[in-house]
Amino acid sequence: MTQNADPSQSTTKRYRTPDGVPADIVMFTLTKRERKTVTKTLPIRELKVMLIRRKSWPCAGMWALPGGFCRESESIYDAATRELKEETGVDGGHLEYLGVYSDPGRDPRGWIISHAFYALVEEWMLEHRQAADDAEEVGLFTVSQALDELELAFDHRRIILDAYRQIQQQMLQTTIAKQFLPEEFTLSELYQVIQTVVPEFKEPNFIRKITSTRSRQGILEEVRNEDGKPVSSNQYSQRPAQLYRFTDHTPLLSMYT
Amino acid sequence: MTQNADPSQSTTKRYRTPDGVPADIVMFTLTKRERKTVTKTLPIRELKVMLIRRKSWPCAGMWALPGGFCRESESIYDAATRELKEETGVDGGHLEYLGVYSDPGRDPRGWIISHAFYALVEEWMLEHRQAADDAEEVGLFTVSQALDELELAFDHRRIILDAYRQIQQQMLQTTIAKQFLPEEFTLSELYQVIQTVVPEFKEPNFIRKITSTRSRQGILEEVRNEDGKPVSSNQYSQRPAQLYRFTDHTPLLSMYT
DNA sequence: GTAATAGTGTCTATAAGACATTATCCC
DNA sequence: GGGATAATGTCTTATAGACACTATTAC
Repeated sequence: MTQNADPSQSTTKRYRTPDGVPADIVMFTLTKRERKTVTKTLPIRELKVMLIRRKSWPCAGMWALPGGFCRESESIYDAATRELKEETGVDGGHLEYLGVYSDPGRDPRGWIISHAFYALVEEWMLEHRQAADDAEEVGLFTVSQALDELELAFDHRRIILDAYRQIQQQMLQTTIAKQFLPEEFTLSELYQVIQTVVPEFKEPNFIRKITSTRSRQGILEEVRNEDGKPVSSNQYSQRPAQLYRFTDHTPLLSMYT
Repeated sequence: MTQNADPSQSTTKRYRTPDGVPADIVMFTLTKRERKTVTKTLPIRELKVMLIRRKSWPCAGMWALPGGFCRESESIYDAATRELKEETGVDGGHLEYLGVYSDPGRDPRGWIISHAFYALVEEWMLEHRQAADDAEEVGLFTVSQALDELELAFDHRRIILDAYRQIQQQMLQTTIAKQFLPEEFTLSELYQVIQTVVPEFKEPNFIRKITSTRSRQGILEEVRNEDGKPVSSNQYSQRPAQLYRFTDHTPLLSMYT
């Protein structure tokens, strides 16, 4: 079949058309819990995903990704943006397309083709949800909890798994780490964020590599005040640490060079 | 709106549903043209994309990506696989998902949400198309021709541009180069293929880097015969060159290490 | 002072980058 | 032998990787 086929004839039931095209969002957040130690230290961070317990058929009682159906007047991305806004009550948060989930029978309601997104939001943005719609149960789970311990609706386990892999890859190959950090941060914080999302990541000489290898120079820049003096912070350590921020530059990686 | 909304009620016209969900394929091929020189040399390679000239409304006369509508009994990926098979007459060819294109009004026929794929096929696979359906005009264009010189249907220019960027990135970060090469190949061939797809790629010491840096050791392996002797080929050069093949290993790249 | 984390010194092995040189074939 | 491409030698500089060491703060 080629695209010359005319689906406007679907009104005459010549073709079956989908029953709905939702956008589902894997909402990640990096929780930050202060440690109650005698001395200054980095908080404990954990990667979590927000899920909603379904109340009605289908998959009643199971945990599912927040989502909503796309309207004719908007693109799928618009729908996801709108949904994210409705869930968090604020604009903002990093939203990215993940993929399409269209296996026949994936949704007992009919021919439902779902578009998955993942969002990186701040923890406080999720509190709105709990207040706004207290009729629905909302949960924040670690990724391994979600994947291994919960009963998930539809093919949402697969989606969460795909999103997790995607975010891990992006954490290493792009600068999305900035979504989980304040504008200015220390290198220990950055390292901790990377390790929280990608536990396998180990780099003993992290500070030195970032600061003194030319090929990585462009990624970060030192924060300086008006006088050009380096700015540091002792929020998380006894000895103050230099603050950095991301530049706009993302290097193009290659396995051949 | 949350996913509790029930789209099965769309039969009662409570919700508008899409009029069709096609899969469109950006079919890339790397053409290979022998040079008529006195001495052995690499062929001229060019990255091309296959397009079809539309005969009927909408966008009649314009060039468009091959594609077809998805059926209820198959996933989008299935539909693309089927379409690729119909276009080329053979199974095979690398097929990968690119993204969803859903801007309102992108297709005058109605609410049509298109899913773009890109395929890497061999040149001979495209000849079938010309023979099979000679009623439709088929064209092979370089990417810059397609982007700059042709009048393209729908949002297909955007799709081709996205696919081009994607394939360039993948050429450097994955081993898709193998899709454009025979099982066994020389390093000059590999280098040429990379450069054809990513003209900016320059690496004077390419051979040495591949063969003598530990971090890249895993990507390729030397071809050896039964006796363990290295196998070389003089197909494209006077002095025979060592043959290589890709291993299953694709390194995980990181901008921080 | 001590504890704690930030950051540097130092040394070795490996890799990058730029050329020059040699090797192996075709003609 | 001459021409062409493959592959290695060589030299300089940069980076990786491992640890020991110094620096700056809190308490």
